[in-house]
Amino acid sequence: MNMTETAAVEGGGSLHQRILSDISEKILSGAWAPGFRIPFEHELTAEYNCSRMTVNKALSQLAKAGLIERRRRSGSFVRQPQSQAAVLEIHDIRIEVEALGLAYRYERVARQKRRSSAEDRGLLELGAAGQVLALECRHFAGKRPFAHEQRLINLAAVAEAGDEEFLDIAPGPWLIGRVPWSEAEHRIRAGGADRHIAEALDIATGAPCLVVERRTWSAEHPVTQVRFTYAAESHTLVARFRPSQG
Amino acid sequence: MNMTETAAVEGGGSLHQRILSDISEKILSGAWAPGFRIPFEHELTAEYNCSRMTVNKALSQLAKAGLIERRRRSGSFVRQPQSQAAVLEIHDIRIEVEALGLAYRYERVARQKRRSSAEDRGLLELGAAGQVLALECRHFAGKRPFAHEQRLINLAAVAEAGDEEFLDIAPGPWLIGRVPWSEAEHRIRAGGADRHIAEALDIATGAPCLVVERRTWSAEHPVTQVRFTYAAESHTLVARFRPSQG
DNA sequence: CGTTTCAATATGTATATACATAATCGTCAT
DNA sequence: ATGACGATTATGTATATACATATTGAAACG
Repeated sequence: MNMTETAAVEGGGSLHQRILSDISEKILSGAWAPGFRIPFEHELTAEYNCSRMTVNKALSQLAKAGLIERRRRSGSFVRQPQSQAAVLEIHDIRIEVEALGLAYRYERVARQKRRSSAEDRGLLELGAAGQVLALECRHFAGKRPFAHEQRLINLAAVAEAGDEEFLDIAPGPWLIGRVPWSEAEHRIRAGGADRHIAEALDIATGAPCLVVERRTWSAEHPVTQVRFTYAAESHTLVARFRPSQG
Repeated sequence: MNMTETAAVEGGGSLHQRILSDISEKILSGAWAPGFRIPFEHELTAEYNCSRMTVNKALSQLAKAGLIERRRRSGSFVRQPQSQAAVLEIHDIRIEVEALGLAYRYERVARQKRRSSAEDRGLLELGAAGQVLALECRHFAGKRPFAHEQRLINLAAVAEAGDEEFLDIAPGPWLIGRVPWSEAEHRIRAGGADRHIAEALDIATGAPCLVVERRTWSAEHPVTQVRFTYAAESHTLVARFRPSQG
């Protein structure tokens, strides 16, 4: 029963969590290098003086988190440094603006219900033609334009959107809660503002802007495609990486 | 034993995985709306004709994935649409370039070992003064500059880096595998190329560029800070979101 | 010498059971 | 009414046990 020596940084109370953090600490500190075979379940069982189920729970979680790889009959091994993945939190623009301590205002610039053009279908990755709703909006921080929004909504997936004017509520918040999204894809790039955008955002033509495009699916069906163009050159997205735990 | 009716889309074989995907399907399809109380463990136990441990395993995973919230004595509830989070894969530049089908080349522009300036300490979030290594590099795709790299390495954390010239290997790949990173933070923004960058990337001054800044820690100690400036205006980062499973 | 077969082994999944813990509800006394 | 208190309940964690499955290594065989 040498389980008192390591004492674990912070396990969360339960034994399997302590085992989990003990091991991930060893891996993250480099003490157990990639490729190293970590002790067998029955060895950890002895070391922590607990049942195999408890050890198994910890190791299974480590495997799912990608820190180790488990091989039957061979044991569990520390994985190679995985492809660096980070979690990007994408907040509603209202939240972002209010986090800056500024007043938020929303404005709908244009709205058009139309039969999908070839370009629309390309943007939505839509197979067949059908009705879409095209929206153009502005989001303000204080008195200044903060972001420009161009959006397509697939009315075949969200029929009710066709009856909404979006004068008082932005399409983003409207869609959330109404449509359960099951998948989303974001593309992030830098772009120079074209004349139209520059005018809408009250910035110079060609000024560098962060552009975020998002496509959303619900149960395999395309729901909406949106392009946000942010006015402030200094606007930043933050993505964090922190392995396992959670 | 009414477990044959739903048949689950694709569970992965094991029972607890089937329960997990059955339930997440109900949530993602909207059949069980946010706030809905999903069946108690003992009810699912009866429905799937299995032990509580098996149900518990599925529900615990759903809770950790953030799809449901569990409350003692009250039951388990579908969570409100969570803060939209996406997984951003950040690849090594060599990989990115080669994925474009172009030849990759690396060049070290400058290297300076120095005592950390106040600015260095700010960038690295370093408390005390100490030696740092400042690097400037270029990454090429074919014949054209692809990205510009400005990097600081905290020599207190990675002493060996002080002896490395980084003429043939980029600091990114060098650091990976040598230093176990435990935490990273990325900041992504659009910026106009200043004269120095524009010259290095062979683009116009003021051209919009995607700028990615990364800070890395290992066991609470700052390791490195790096700023990548991408030449191609069309260069995009892709982030995907797909709830639970794994 | 090469191939097949078989036993050993570590993990994967599931069970029945037990007790701990937190939250809620009803009861009872103030 | 209001508050204290204990019973009830669902989840949280852990155990011992069992069998399935994939993989390895060695023995048996042609």
